[in-house]
Amino acid sequence: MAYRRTAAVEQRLEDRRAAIAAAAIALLSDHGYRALSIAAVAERAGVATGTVYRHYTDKSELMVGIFRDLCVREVEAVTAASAAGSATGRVAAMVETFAQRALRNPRLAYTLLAEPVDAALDAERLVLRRAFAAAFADAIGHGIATGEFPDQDAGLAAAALVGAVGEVLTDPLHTGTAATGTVPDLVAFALRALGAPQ
Amino acid sequence: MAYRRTAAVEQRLEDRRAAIAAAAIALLSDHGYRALSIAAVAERAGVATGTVYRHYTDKSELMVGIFRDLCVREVEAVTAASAAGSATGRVAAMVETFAQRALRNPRLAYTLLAEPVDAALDAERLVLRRAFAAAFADAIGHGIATGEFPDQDAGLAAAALVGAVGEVLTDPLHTGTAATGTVPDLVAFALRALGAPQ
DNA sequence: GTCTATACGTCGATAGAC
DNA sequence: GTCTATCGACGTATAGAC
Repeated sequence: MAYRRTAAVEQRLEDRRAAIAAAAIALLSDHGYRALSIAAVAERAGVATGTVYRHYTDKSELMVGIFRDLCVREVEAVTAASAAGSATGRVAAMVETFAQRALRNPRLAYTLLAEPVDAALDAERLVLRRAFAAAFADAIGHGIATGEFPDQDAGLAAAALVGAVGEVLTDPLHTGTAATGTVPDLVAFALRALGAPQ
Repeated sequence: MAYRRTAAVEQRLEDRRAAIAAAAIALLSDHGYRALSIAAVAERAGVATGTVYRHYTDKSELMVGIFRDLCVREVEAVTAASAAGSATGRVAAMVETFAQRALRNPRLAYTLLAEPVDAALDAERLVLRRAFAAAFADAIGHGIATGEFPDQDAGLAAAALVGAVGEVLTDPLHTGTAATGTVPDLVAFALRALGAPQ
């Protein structure tokens, strides 16, 4: 009989992969991308270096894999924040949610958002930004439909907000500390830009 | 007597370097980063491939060198656009200038602005963004001082505008065509965000 | 410009699952 | 018995120090 993986083995494989990803995330959270060596990941995950390559073809794919895993959560959190309420409230909640979650783990967020890594991650970031923009476009379109926001190109405004939020957070995430006014100011900027009533 | 480069030789070297850079820019303008092979650059510049490496240590440095050269011009153009007039007019002129210049050569602008290339270029982009943000912060600070804009964190607003403009242009630059309303809409977004009077 | 240290990715051997 | 995931030392490239 040909070899086939049992459920137990499948589970172990998954666990190992998760352990490797978790180790990598911990390293990124502590010291950013420069700390992400395969040797360090392997040691922290309790496996040999060669094992890492059984789960990820190379370091770049490991980084992209982590990015995808983590960003799915972020998109979900932001989408959840935009579920109900006035359009103004939704957009405010989205910006606030994104910013506060990022600032809670600044080093990791900086690596995901802006740290120079490689072209593969850059490409993935472009995809992520479109996902966030789609979520914003929904909320903005809602606001236009209800007359809360003046008529405008929702797609353009959404992209602009994604860019604005990312760029404003880049520096605070990099240094590790944001001024107390950063998040409310950012929200105010976004709402003014959309023409929301005061 | 030790060897020393004469002025004539020095000039020839500079010319060669300029020719190589020009060839690289032409390739990027035509087909983006994927067309930037050292062999293609050398052929177009009329030099041997080895000669390219006498002026740039590797492809990454060539790309960064081009980026710096071109971006100096862009920062100058945007700064010049902000030289005089009302703060509203200055900011509008800056956004318009940047966007229109980019859209005039979309493929090249996309490569400079957002195309996945490598970490070295990413790092350079971060520097460039700060330069643009500084220019915007000047104009915004001016507007706050004259009472044209409501009181706000000029640095935050400047970063937000840089992010917004870059993100909004990314897609049109990538596809090669912008809707006719893109630039005016972007300007309107920026002025609303700053709280400029209608 | 050289030299050393660091780190990526590979490979043959091994242990264990089927 | 066959096949596979794991190990960990090694070759090689590269980057930073002197």
